[in-house]
Amino acid sequence: MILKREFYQQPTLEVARSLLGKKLVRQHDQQKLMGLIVETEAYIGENDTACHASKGKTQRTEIMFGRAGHAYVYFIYGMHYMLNIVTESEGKPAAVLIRAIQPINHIDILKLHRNIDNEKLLTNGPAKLCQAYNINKAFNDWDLCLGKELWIETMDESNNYQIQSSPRIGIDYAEEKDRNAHWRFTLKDNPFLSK
DNA sequence: GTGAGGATGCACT
DNA sequence: GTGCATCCTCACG
Repeated sequence: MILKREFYQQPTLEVARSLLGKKLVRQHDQQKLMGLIVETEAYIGENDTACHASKGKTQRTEIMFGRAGHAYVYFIYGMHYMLNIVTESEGKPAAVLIRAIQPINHIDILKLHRNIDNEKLLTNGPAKLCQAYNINKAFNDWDLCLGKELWIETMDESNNYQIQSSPRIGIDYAEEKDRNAHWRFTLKDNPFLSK
């Protein structure tokens, strides 16, 4: 089942947790590239100094102020894209960063996109999975609720996953309270988590 | 296996 | 001009 708008309108921490074990689907050419979401991070509101929107509404961050269920894709370090999903109500800037995925199918295509052969390293990082699934600036503001090109589904079988939380990665510039918040969520012991 | 450093371009001040 | 929600390579030994 394709996740609907109501799913993304929930509190961001709830969305970040619930996205674990869901399936990211990228319709690419004639193929459906699918991966299990195994790691996420929450970025919540103007008071979260790790959140881009804490600096206010700009051309770049206005997506986060918009409708839940849209993608917020930004370019960083001169070469990398990051995939986020906007959450909560319009006007409240918040999003969930997809940090890692476990490939489900078409490993050969992912390897081509990444130009490496080690399956463990294909999608175990936010920029890596964007490269593997060919997610770029074209998907900024894309509506994931349409079920076209890029969306998220529930898995057919029900699974019991154990979820862990920890501080977010790569936000040394943020205030201590935000650096310490356990807003990173992972599937325990999954081999495809980021470093 | 671990850590340092460079790549690289765009949004923002 | 500054700095970044990262990744890869190359040194170690």
